[in-house]
Amino acid sequence: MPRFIYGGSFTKRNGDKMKNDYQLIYNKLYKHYGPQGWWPAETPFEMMIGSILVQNTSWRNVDKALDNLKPFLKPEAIDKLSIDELAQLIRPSGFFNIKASRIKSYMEWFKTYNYDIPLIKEVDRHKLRTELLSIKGIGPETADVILLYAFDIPIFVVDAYARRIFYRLGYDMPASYDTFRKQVENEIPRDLAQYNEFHALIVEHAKEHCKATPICDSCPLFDICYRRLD
DNA sequence: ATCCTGCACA
DNA sequence: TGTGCAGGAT
Repeated sequence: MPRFIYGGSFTKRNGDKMKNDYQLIYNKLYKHYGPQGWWPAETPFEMMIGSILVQNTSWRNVDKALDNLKPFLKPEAIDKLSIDELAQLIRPSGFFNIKASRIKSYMEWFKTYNYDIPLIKEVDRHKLRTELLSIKGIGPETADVILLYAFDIPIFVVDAYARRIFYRLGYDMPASYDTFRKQVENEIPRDLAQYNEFHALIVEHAKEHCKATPICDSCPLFDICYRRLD
């Protein structure tokens, strides 16, 4: 009988209690999809703006918004825009009024560091996360994605895809965002490159195979998946 | 409960 | 041309 050690676990069909194995999933995804080299943005600044635009939105729509924003993709230019002007530019991303003000509140915070990313990287990561979360419009997922892809902090991003994939694999999904995040971080060594890849691989896998209606044919995780129904 | 677009599919 | 779906934060 396998031993249940700590952190997340799940029960197999035969009743055996198994420990979650996030490292195993990572290895399999990496082997199948290869290195992803995220985040898909030209600059860290574009990445930060993109992380707000992509809230509740598919990348398709975000790309159009980002195209419109191209001439304004530096802090000073964004600051000069009124909320309404900004809203019109990012219209294709949806929720444009809300997102325009979210970008503005983010810029206010960013300005307290003089838009200086290396300076921000000096800040203790817990303090930094708390600061990001205190910005109106920045929730846990957006905060973590910024920490990871703009500030190089190894952190696990909990998104709808991660929940869906691990749920289907058969894992017990913690209700809270942070519990899930810490569970993964307890098991995967704090290596920036790996966390960077892990999130990207999860997104890729969710788009290629583990979609809303899954395509289990040739899925790289097929042999270890419960294919638990929603 | 609310905020909103673009695309897939019929 | 329409319906329906995907997608976080407050």
